[in-house]
Amino acid sequence: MDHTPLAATINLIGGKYKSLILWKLTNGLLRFSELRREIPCATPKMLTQQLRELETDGLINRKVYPVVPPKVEYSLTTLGKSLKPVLDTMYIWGTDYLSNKGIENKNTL
Amino acid sequence: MDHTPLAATINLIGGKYKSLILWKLTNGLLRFSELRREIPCATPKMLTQQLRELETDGLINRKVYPVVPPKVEYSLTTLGKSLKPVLDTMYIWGTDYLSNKGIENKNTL
DNA sequence: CGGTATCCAGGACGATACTG
DNA sequence: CAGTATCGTCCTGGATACCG
Repeated sequence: MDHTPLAATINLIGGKYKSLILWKLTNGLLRFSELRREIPCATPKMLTQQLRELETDGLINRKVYPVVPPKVEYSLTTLGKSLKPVLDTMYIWGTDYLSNKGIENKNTL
Repeated sequence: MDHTPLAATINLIGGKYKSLILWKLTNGLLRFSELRREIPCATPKMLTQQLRELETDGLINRKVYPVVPPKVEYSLTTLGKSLKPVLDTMYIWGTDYLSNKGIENKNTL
């Protein structure tokens, strides 16, 4: 079984904050400052970098409003939206994983 | 929507070769040299490192046979097997993504 | 066969300061 | 507000050689 498709997917969403950004944007568009608040652990530099890569890969749109103060909105492209099943599956697995870890801890008490 | 479960999943399978290793092991156990052949771009060092991390995280088993020449078999744990839906979804999305990229290229000809 | 040990280059990443 | 610029550090990861 060729693993190229798997590698391709990981290359697109495997970045440090990429899946988180995509996840936040599934609820609709967000401004830069809103993303910062949603993902506080990412510095502005990192956030910008990851956003640019997602944009280059065609997963998100970046819309700049030429106003003062500046306003930039990020949203999912059609391709980005198509990732929802992937993110959902990961989210569900992660939820199960974390809750089972909790049970294990309980058993050791 | 809290993104912790998503981050947890990415932390476990987001490593450079981790999803590929897990994917290869879904078909059954493999020896170290077989994994090397399946994933040639990974150096022995990297492969060892990723395998160790997967083992530490409880996703794979490492069974050592005390024979000469040495023999080590890697296989999925129950937890590792439970990742199959995640890997499958990523694989399917990656397949679609790559085939659509091909169509785009055709349109530009 | 299944790794380790060592070295090293380059990139990831954070902290801080600054700007249109 | 939405970044960019600069600096410096840590870590990733490749190359190579070696080992039980």
